Amino acid sequence: MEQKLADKIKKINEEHLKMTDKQSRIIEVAIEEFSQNGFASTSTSQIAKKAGVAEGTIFKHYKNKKNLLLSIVTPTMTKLVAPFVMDGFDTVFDQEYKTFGDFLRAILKNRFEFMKDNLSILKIFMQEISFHPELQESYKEYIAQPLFKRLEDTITHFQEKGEIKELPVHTVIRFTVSTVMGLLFSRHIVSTDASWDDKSEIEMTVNLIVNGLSPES
Amino acid sequence: MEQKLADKIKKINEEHLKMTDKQSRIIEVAIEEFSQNGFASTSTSQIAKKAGVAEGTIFKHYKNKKNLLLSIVTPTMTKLVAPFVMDGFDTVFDQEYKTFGDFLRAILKNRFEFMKDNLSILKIFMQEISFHPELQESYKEYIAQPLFKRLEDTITHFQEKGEIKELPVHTVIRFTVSTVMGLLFSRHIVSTDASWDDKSEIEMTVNLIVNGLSPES
Amino acid sequence: MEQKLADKIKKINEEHLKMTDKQSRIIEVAIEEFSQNGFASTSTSQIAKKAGVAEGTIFKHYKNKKNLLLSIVTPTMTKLVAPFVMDGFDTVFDQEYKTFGDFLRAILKNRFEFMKDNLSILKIFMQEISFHPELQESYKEYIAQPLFKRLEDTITHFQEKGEIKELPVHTVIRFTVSTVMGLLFSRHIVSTDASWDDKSEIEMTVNLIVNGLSPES
Amino acid sequence: MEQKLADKIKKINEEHLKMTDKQSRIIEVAIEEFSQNGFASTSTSQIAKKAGVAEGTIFKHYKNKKNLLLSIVTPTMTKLVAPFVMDGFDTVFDQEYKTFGDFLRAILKNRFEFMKDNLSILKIFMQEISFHPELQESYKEYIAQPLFKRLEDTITHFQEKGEIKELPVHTVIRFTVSTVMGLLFSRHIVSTDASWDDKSEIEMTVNLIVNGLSPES
DNA sequence: TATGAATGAGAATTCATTCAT
DNA sequence: TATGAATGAATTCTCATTCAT
Repeated sequence: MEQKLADKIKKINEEHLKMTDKQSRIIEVAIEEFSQNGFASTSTSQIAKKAGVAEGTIFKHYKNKKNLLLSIVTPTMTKLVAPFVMDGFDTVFDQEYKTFGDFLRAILKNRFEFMKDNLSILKIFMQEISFHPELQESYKEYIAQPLFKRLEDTITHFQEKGEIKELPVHTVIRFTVSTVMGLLFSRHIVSTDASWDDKSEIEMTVNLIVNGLSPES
Repeated sequence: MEQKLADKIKKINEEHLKMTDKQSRIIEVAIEEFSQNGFASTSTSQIAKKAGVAEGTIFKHYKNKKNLLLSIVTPTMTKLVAPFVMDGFDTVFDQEYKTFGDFLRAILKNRFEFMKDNLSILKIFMQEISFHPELQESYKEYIAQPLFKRLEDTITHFQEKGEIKELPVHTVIRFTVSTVMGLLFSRHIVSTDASWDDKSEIEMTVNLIVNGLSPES
Repeated sequence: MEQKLADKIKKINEEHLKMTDKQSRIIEVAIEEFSQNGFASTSTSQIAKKAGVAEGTIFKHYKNKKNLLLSIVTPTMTKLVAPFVMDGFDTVFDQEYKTFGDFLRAILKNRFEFMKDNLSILKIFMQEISFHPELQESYKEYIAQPLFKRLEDTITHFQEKGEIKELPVHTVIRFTVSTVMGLLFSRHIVSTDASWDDKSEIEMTVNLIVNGLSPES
Repeated sequence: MEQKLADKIKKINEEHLKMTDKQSRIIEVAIEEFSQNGFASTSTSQIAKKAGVAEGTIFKHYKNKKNLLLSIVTPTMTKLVAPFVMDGFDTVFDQEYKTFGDFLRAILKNRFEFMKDNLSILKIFMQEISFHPELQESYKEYIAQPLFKRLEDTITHFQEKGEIKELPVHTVIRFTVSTVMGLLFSRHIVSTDASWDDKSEIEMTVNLIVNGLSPES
């Protein structure tokens, strides 16, 4: 698994380098339009016009409209979960953490920036996943399963250490993930608000999760 | 506000009664298709065919495709938050609750069924809200604001009683709402799974929230 | 001919009396809309809505949309030329006139008001005549031919008296009719202008025609 | 003004040269159909079929049906009045004329052919002008105003020379224009008639106008 | 690699007309 | 006499995609 993913990411980066000017403008515009109007409501001609290329050019690079969508979404989603899954590539999550809170803090510190930088793509992904079996497939294989596996291991580990209540693992995961997603979501909505402070919001969120899961209650 | 909402709901019900046979078939099919394929990817001819009516009939009743969408989504969303906002109409949330947990339990008992019954419409709403300013407007006015107000009051109340940690109210709300939404969302995905038990999942979720928010930590 | 026309007009008036309230509202609105947007661009539902009747009602009274058009246009056009054609009904143009100028003045005095009162219908007629064979038929039979005949007689008469130049009759008619139509047309366009004076404009126009046709030049 | 118009006409000609084969077929057929059935009663599918192109092709070149109409009508109307307005482009009307009759004769000689060649477009223009504000605008700016200005100057000139009666200028213009339009209109209707003789009809018409306007009466 | 003319299927919407009440 | 729900054909227009240059 890890090797496969490493190859995938290598390929992604290589393809990104090969991109012509026009190609990257297409991608850039497509991200903007898809996230703003939705995939189905964005026309290829709209993209072509805004990107300053001919209609045909899009189809020279991406044989389909759907193919364009996948070319935008899958690389980013793959990169998003890479650190969770890959040994040796990024060692952040490889080490043992003393507490579950430390683990969460490490994840958030590492992935929060990435998610913020790719919010448009994340939005497209969440909007479209339920309509495209191809997305669902790669979601399951490359994101849900590895992530679930990693979290399951960690949670069980801390349950054995007595730091986390003895609830069904999926309940713990659900609680953790939805709280984190809630944080990201809020952050996205109020992003212009100057009063928002990433660090303290992350800290509070981690505490809420850890408290919620702590056995003594 | 309460009177306005009461009128709104009365009108919704009246209009529902006036519906022709064909009209309700249109609505029924539209809900199914919109939630399955998305609004933009569902054609009116598709709806007409499945509902067994002429395409023109749809437009006799709903002057737009968008109008059809709104006619589906807004009434249900209005009904969803009605108990939070209306005094005297439904007294469930009027009374004082001893603990924040009791309050959450009351809400979930009362609204969880409703949400389960209207999951398709809820899905349509969440998919489409970011693309339709009209939806955003009525969401803000009829859902977000009243709900926020109600939660804010309750949370401040329990913070004063020392039952909830002294965090910013919006952080508490975000944590609570996203945890509850996570519950609903999971429930939706694994709905076919026989092992799922609403009652105990609700109970666990309430405990996670209450623990997370409890001051002693 | 005269008897047929008299019967026609009698019938028109009778039918007008039999009209229900709704029916006359339909006619009224149809005239307004047809002249404003054109026949083809006016929908029956538009008329129904503006007239405050059900869509079906229009078709109870006029089996077709085209039938509605004809019901509006033909009676008025028939009435317009009636005085030219009918002996004994309206004697205005029966008498001998001393000069061609007197003849024109008599016509204009008599018919100018009528045309002003029915400008909308006149406009509809002129817009639609080239697209509807039925209109062309009745135009030829009831308007063009009798009018041409009457003018031909009169012009020949005054040519024999030496008052009108010896030009081809159709040239004289064309010149006369187009000048008169030009007057009506201008009057229609500047109708709001306070400076317009029907009497003097008519007088000037008659003089221009008479001068133009006078032999000494 | 003159420069602006010169640019306009240059642009018109350039755009005409750039036209695809299919594009000119579309225009050709559209002219025919619009003038025959009216703009509103001509469907784009009808045009497409007759022109042997796909319906979409029409909309690639003219984004609207109305845009197609304007693309047909405005260039021709602009060309029609060009000689009146442009100094140095066509000097026909630049010189001083000895008599008003000479002036009219020059105009008719020069423009009658053009009008005959573009009768269909002229008809479309006259049919549609009252329904399309865009047409009215460009009519006022590019046709009515310049033409009126030119005629006003000329007429005042000949009034000062004592050749034209002292009537209000607009009355003189109206009389002149409607008589000329009457000529064109008749010519259009009886165009198949072998007995029609352009030269002599024009001569008679000029005389009628000059006589009508001559002061001695 | 890039263009843009051309396509034809299909989208939303309109329309005149019918018919049961 | 009047209604208005219902129709289905037609209308304008859009779209993803192809292909010759």
